[in-house]
Amino acid sequence: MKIFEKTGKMALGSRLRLLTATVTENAAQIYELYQVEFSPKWFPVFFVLSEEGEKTITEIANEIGHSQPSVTKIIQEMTVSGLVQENLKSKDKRRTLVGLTQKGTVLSEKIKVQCTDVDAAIEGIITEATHNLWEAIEEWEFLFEQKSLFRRVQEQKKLRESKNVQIVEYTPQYQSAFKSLNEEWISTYFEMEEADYKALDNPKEYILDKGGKIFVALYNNEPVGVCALIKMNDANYDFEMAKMAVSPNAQGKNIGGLLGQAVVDAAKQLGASKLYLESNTILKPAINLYHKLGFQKVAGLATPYKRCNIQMELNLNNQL
Amino acid sequence: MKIFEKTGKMALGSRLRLLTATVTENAAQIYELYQVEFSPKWFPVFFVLSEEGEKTITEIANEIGHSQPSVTKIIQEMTVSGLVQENLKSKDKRRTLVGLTQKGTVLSEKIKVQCTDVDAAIEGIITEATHNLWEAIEEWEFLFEQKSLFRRVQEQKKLRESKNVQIVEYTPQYQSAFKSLNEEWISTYFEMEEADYKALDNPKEYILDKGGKIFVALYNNEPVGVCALIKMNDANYDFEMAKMAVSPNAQGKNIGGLLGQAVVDAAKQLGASKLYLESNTILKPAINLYHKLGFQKVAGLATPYKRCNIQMELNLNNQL
DNA sequence: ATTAATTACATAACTAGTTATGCAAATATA
DNA sequence: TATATTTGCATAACTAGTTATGTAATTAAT
Repeated sequence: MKIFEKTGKMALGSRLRLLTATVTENAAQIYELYQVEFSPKWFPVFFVLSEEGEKTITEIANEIGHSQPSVTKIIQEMTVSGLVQENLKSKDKRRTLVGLTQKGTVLSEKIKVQCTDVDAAIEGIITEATHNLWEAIEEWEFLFEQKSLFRRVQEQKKLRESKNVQIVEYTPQYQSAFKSLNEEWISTYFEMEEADYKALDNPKEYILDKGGKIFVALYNNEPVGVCALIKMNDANYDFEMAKMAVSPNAQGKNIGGLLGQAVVDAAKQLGASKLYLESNTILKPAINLYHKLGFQKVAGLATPYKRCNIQMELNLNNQL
Repeated sequence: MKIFEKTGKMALGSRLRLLTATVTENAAQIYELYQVEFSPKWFPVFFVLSEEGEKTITEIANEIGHSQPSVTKIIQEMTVSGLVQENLKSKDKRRTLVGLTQKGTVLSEKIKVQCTDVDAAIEGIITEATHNLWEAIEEWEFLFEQKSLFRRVQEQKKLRESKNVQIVEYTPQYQSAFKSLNEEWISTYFEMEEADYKALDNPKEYILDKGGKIFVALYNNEPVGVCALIKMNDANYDFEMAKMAVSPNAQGKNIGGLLGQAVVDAAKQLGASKLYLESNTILKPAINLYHKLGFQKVAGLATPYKRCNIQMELNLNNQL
């Protein structure tokens, strides 16, 4: 199919489907060639029964990776053609043990011969070809199991989108965004407190003039995230990371990560040796992000915020 | 799937189907991720229209390798969601030119972005993997086109079965087989002649005693084919290859080829330099076989057989 | 100029799977 | 011990394709 050269990998599914169709079509012809009255779709079920004897329907389904109703149907068809039979000797009356009949056992010998021919034919193709489809399928099955195609694409999306995100320093034009982005999440999960209003209404006075910094994340030049580095009056900590907020519309672009990194970098540049932050454990993605940045849990510091139930610190000297 | 290690290549179709299912499932999730109201199965059709503008349904079907009714259905669905529209400006009123709507064109831009992410994700897998599934599919598509899986298996079957065939020299126990096998095909296509009865009823007198040979092909120790090497009284030819017959039940096992080769080998061993044969052009497989053995058409020799309309010779000196 | 064959599409019926759901049997829980 | 939950299977309804077939429009043949 010439078209797949143009579509790119997006059409992997379609391409696989077409290949599957030709293989299945050929399989049907092959059974005919051996004068075996056998539907190709029976093969996995038949194989399991001939190799491992009696099994229940659910066991077979799990083993061959089909759904249970699919196996039920196949067993019904095979029963009609006299290849399998139900063996009701199980104590558990829900389960139906099925096994090959005499006729089925005889057929399995015939099919074994057919298998060797098919194997030889495909081995021939493998020798002829530079790429081993069989091995490739096995490997890709494994890779998809480890990390699904969906997650891989999701990561690519994040990566690409994070490249469109710009982190800039605060200027007064972002004052309303700084407040509204924070107000949004705070009032969703908790309620605005005195200390919030102080900082959000007067960022210059309460943050910048005291030697702190504020970073703004721009996506398509719109402010979609903010985060502040606030000077502390504490013997242990130089700065606090606070007021991080990312618009729900812009989630999944690693904006929090970029903002956090910007704050940490700024703290280092200002010569800080320890960073501090306060949060709440119900904000799992945030806690997760702080961990990624290297923050570790600490306890027992005084805080003006009701919503704070976890405190964390980042030792910048360790990090180099 | 562990089972595929046991089934061998016979389950290639099943295995492909499972992989296709997981990829398609992931594809559906990916469209959701990009908040695109789009069914994965639309992709090939949509792609063709966005790349190449207006097309008829049949054109699209051919290009993407689907059946025409499949494309009809997809176009109907896409029309409902407002992505494509029929453009009735064609003179030929049977044809329906379809093209993207404004909405479709806008969407195609979104999907292009998605394509780059999917491409990047799959390129990532390709780098990670030792076997390149994408290339493997392309290569196997090509190899199957050149020679179908069915034909490859058929050849393997022939090869295996020809190993079960034994070529032995004639002994009197095979006299009835020698006659009946020949009588079968001669009376099917022509009618038995005087010369036939002479040779078939008295093989010892008319063939063996004059310095000729007869070979019998045994399949599971049953005689299923015969062929004779008959001494000639001719200045040009030492021997004639004649009375080749293979049972219809044993066709497709290359028995004719093995018998022919045995006769040629025997002729060489007897010091013959030229072999002769007579046949009829309606027996195409036979003529084909003679060609494979190296026989070439000659003309103008006298023959006692009515059914002879082609004569061939094999120069054994040329052959080494 | 008719008639026959072909083409383009739609529709119906089938295939090989899937999910959703119902029911009886078995197991766990109060 | 009675009740709730889980399990194993069957059945129904759906999905994404297929082949077979019908109909109108066009083209080819007589």
